[in-house]
Amino acid sequence: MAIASAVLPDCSSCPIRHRAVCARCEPNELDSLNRIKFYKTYDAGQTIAIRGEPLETVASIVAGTATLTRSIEDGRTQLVGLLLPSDFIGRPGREAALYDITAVTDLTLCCFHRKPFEELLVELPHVRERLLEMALDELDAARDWMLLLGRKTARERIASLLALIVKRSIRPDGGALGDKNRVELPITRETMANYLGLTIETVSRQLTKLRKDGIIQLDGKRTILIPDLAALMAETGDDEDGGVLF
Amino acid sequence: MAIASAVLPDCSSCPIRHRAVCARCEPNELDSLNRIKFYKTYDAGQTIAIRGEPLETVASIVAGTATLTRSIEDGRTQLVGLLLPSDFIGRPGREAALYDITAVTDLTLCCFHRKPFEELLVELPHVRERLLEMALDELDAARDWMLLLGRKTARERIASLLALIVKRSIRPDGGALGDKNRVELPITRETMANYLGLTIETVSRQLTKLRKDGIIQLDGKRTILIPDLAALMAETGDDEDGGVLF
DNA sequence: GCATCGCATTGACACAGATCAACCGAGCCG
DNA sequence: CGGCTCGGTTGATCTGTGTCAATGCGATGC
Repeated sequence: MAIASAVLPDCSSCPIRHRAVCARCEPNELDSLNRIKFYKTYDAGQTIAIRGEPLETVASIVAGTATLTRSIEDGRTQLVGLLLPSDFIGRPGREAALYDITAVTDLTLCCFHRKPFEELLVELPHVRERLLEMALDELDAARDWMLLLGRKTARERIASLLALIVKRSIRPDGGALGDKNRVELPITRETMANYLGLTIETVSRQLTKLRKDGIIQLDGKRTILIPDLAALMAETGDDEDGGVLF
Repeated sequence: MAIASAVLPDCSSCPIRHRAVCARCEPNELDSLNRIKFYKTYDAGQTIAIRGEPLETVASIVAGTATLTRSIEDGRTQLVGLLLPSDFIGRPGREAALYDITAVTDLTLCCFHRKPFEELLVELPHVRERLLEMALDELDAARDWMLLLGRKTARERIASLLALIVKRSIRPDGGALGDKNRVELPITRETMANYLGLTIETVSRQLTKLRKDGIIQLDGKRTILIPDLAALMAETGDDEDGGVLF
């Protein structure tokens, strides 16, 4: 989960070099960014931003996981984004955070002060291009999630989340991370519930039910074994093709 | 709902000139776009794109309303975006549509073939800039909607939708369109239900309940009067400040 | 060893919203 | 005019998920 050396002096050895906002940068563009960047780390559980308060930096996640949440006064909370390495935090042109941002694991960020970053953006077409691409990808993800929240049953939601986590842990360059059928949940039951628009009790019950139905096996509370990925996919409620991408 | 003359020869008199992708264009940039644009109209109910099928044009909505939907085979449908004048359809760099797009009223589009548009994009920084801005706005809207779908009650959902429509019909340059307290619903109960993640019966019942509680008045089936906007806002479940923007 | 704490599981029950079904009213057409 | 369709409303009933509460269980500290 955590990466060995937290502070990386040079972009060329950066683990997110090929996926973050700087993915398409030419060496000279990278230099410009390099000159104004700085690293920052957070402990698991720490708050990174609060809705409504000024956010003077933007950043890329280098290592760790963070969440974007929106909530109402009475305590109801909805997770609206899961931020993994290479994802971007903050929005050029916006002063205040619109969401609460929290580190769920120890976290390393590659930060820029917002103002200088915005000024630089004018000269760095590849950053803006990549930023657009990433925003559109997130928009697609958000819309898929809307289908889940608006129309799927509790069981389908759980299956969809597990399938998503499997997909994301396989992705980094085709090769699987460790055992393809073993999923380490990076989040607690409460975070899962807030992601899925359910309560922790329902999450727990549906996990047990999926276990009793033989779709998954639980090894401890945070590790899940998936004997038959196709069987899990069949429980998500999605059409199989899933639209080429991802 | 429909605009008098469908085909507008010149961008300078275009009703969405100051809000669409071309909002920030210099005259010369506008010329480039003007040279490759063409208009297209659809009747209410017509399909504009189908998920998975190639989409060879991108477009701005000039007049009318369209919806973006995602659905599962068994018929469950979720509306994931409501497209109003100035909103953009299609994604540079993506061949196939990811969502079903349908005209809900008569519709006029200002279209570009995707390939030439993408090529032009390189030379038109202001279009790309605006596109990013619009994508980020839509992302924020989608995330607000996730909170609604995941955590709000039926009554709060209805109130939120009405509030949203009021806000959007007031916005065009500060001045209200007609009576501030009169809302013409551009959509049927079924579309509302698909937007809100509810059934039409629940939508209908909650509207009646809001009427009986004096929050709204119904004038026919498609027109809603809001005697006290603050009272409606109080029913949305949102915190009052609502984050400056919009 | 035992107490404590945080997270997770399980059970009993309540309720919001879905489902199934009847009915209404406006527009349309033969 | 009568019959039909379509969108909407209303009622009766069912059910999936929330709520409230008790219990389990591993980790941590004394």
